[in-house]
Amino acid sequence: MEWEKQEQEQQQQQENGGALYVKVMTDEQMELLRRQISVYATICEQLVEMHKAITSQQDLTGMRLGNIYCDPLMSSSGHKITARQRWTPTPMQLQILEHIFDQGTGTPSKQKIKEIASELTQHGQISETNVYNWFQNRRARSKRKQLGPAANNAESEVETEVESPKEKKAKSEDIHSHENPNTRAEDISFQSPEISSELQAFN
Amino acid sequence: MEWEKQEQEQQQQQENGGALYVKVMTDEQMELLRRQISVYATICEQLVEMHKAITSQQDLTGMRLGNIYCDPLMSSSGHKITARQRWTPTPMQLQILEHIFDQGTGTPSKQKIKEIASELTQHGQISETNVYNWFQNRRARSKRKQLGPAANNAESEVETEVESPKEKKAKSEDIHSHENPNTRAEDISFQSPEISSELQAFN
DNA sequence: CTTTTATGAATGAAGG
DNA sequence: CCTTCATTCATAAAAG
Repeated sequence: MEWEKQEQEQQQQQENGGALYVKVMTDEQMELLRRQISVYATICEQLVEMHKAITSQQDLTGMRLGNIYCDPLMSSSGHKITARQRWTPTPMQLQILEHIFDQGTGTPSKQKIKEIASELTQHGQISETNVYNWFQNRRARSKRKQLGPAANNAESEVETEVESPKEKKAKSEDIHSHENPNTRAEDISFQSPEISSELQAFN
Repeated sequence: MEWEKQEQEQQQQQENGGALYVKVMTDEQMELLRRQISVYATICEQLVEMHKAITSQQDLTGMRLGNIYCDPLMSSSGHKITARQRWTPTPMQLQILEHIFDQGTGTPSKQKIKEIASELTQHGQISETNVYNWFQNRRARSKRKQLGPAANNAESEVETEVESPKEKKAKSEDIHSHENPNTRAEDISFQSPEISSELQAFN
């Protein structure tokens, strides 16, 4: 993750009564974000430690810790059992898929799919077809994205140029031109192999 | 965890008018960030669940671990840090689009789109994708509108989504779904005081 | 300001 | 593989 590699792609949007609709972060927001993530990281680490501590004191034989769906609340009214008819990858599955996709192995062979699918089952409901479709779509879309990056929106209404210091974002109209053709998003992954492996162990 | 340690030295020097010290992120980076956070949330969730599972089988000897629970609000993707941008057609554009749509030419072919887009550019910011999406949505919705009023009863449990927005549910053995209660908060913070307090105990 | 609605965009799945 | 459709998500705009 290198924020330093800025892309001046952002179009400057006007401020709307105080709400800024750009991907511009102030130091404060940045700090907040960093702290938030830091909190997550800390929690994860501590939970892992905790887990270690606990398991080292007892024997886990027989314990079955499968996928637990965390949806504590929100299930108040019983009715409306509208089951979803469409698969939605869990963040975990997404990450793994994304990772595999980035391996450049552009050929999701039949056999490979089977493997991937079975592995992902540990992180939630999934079928081979889902995996297959995912790769198909993923490729098709990443491809189209390259060809038709296009200048996206920014719509103006009757706006009274509210001057805000943040409003000055330079829209370098120069030669920076297009986006890096191959912005192969570096996959997101745990920076801590420890946690990563811990999680594996759980499942 | 390395990521969050990242120094924020990348102060963005803005050329226009004055130097602005903000962080600018591309959509790509933004999305990455969201996913990263989402992954953390998932990990926390699972770890917490694990902890529950473990402690429920043993008597909390020594370790005093209360019932930590993961706030569902944190468990989904799409954490909003900065609003996402969105194109909004100008009245003029809308009128033209609407007109074209009415021509009955329900086929907004690739080439056609290009033409339309370039023409509409004269009336405001717009991209081919915008045009494409507009037609897609327009058709889909005009279609749904017809079927909506007609089929009024029986088991078509579809469109009655007037229930509490947070109310969602999925059958246990069904497709795993990930709901996403909307968080209006601009800052992401741990919504569960329980976790933070628990963490205190560890330190 | 908060809630609701309308609609632009994202994406899983189906067809060719 | 590519295109198209259906459904869902998120947010700008509108309503309260």
